[in-house]
Amino acid sequence: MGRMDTPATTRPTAPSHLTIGEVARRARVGIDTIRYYEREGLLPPSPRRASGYRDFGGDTVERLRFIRRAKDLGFSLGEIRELLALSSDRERGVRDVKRRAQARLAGIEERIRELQSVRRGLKQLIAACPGHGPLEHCPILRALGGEDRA
Amino acid sequence: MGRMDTPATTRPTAPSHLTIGEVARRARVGIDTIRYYEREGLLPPSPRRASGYRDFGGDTVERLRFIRRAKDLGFSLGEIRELLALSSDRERGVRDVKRRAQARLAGIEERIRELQSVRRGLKQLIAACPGHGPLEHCPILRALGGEDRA
DNA sequence: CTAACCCCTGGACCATGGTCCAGAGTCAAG
DNA sequence: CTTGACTCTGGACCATGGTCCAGGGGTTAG
Repeated sequence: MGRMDTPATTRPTAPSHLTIGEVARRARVGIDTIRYYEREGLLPPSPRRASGYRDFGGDTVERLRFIRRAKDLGFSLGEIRELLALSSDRERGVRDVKRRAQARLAGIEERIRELQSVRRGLKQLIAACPGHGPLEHCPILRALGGEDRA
Repeated sequence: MGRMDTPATTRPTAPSHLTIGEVARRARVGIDTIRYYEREGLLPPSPRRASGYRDFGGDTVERLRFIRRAKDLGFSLGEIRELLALSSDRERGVRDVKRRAQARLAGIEERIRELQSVRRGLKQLIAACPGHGPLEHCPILRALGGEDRA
């Protein structure tokens, strides 16, 4: 049965009875990864068929895609779990969800600032490096090897 | 994050017989980390005293600082091992070091762009979220794929 | 009914980058 | 000489993010 590809043009229409393998193909992750995410609390424990097989709904595919995208962007699974937790926190409500999203935003902005600082430093070093000549004159090596000046 | 500037003027004289503990304190890394780096080939096997104690020269301290700073710039230990090899390669050293620094810079800039994209999306969601009312109307939750069926 | 799949669990294993520990030897001060 | 701080080794352990395997059972087409 060569259903390797989801049509992609048509609406996924979330069929509500998928096996773990079908979910894995649709979300483009490994089967073991799905079970791992379940263990780690990134996916809720799925309902089971009489056989013990996991019985997923199409929303799981969405959730896995979200996880994959977030992971590609450098979020840790812990961070992703937190992002996902925003969507199941009926107790504390929208207000808390918004507050936590803002906290996450602040974290992202902090990380951006750090990386920008690194980028500035690296850019300067590269600009100052002639790309040839004696090692002693390479500003990159000198910066890395220099004394601490805290 | 490490400083980028090079003093280059002072060479506060590396004492040439340091124990691993003295090196660790000077380089601000753990003793175990030094032994780990030696095992991993980031430090050459140190000479030993008659007792078996490692006997470091002050250059090791500089090398460790180099490693720490490169790590701060996002180089992996594997990449750092290569950088260290280049830094003692008179033929290709400077040119390759510059190239690798440029590659690292490109990686950092890529990550910055990704995070900025995330930030934009998250900002929009936060702006659109009223901060109260039913969860179903929260744009943040809707964007994340919403419901949890447990 | 029998293949050929699929799925289940628990646990081992991988890389990365360390950190810690036990048991034994070394070194310097008092 | 004793004490306490230091060092040695090999190996266990940690977190992260999976991946694979054995030994079972489920399911489906021919």
